[in-house]
Amino acid sequence: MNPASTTDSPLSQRTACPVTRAQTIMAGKWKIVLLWHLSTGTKRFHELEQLLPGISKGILTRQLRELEADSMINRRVYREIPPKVEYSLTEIGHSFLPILDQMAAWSNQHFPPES
Amino acid sequence: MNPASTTDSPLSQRTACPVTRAQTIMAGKWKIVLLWHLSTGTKRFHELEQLLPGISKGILTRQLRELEADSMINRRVYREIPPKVEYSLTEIGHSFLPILDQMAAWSNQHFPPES
DNA sequence: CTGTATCCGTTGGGATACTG
DNA sequence: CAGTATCCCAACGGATACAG
Repeated sequence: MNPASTTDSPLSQRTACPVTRAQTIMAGKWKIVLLWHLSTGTKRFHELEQLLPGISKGILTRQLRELEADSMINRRVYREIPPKVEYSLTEIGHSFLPILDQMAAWSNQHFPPES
Repeated sequence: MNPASTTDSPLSQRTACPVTRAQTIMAGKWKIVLLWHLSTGTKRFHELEQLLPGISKGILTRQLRELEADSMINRRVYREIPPKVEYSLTEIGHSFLPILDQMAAWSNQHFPPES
């Protein structure tokens, strides 16, 4: 319905600050855990839905679309009946995983789970 | 005015996921840039206010209080007239800076500022 | 100088019904 | 199966007036 922008790319949210650009990409309630699950391989829509208990279809779709717009994941559509859609990490998505690892290490060091 | 919780610590937002714990701490429109400015040394309230053009006092106060509750910054109050308050990074806050560096490097590599 | 109190508009997640 | 469309609500940032 948008006149000249069918794909609102969050990449347009580029700020001057590179850290903020990265933070914006992973902002969103389910994005980090989505990247985490996709790091182990390609997943279908309903697989992700089951891996994220409590998420609604609409939200899952939005988060996936935003990650796709940010070049973090691939969305491959098989035009079959019934439909089949597979999601996987892009190369950029994979390159982001070390950051998640470092964040996890930092959290566990300074804010241990079971203090 | 709160019955039993004058300090709402975002640390209570500890989720099972360590990455999400870290992400929650830096979530907030001005927190990253606040940490960045404090990385160069102690700053007073009005200094930070000037370094962050467009922020309102209320928001600046909230973001600083949340970072303090997350043990990322220290708040030192000098009981003088006029008042003087200094903010500085804690050790935990300092230990977070390498993550910001890695995020900046990743952003600049994959989403360069002037493509 | 360093806040607090209040209100307001926007954004984002959630729930549900419906569709190709 | 994999969405879309719609409405709702809570959380957050922002602006302003006031206070210690």
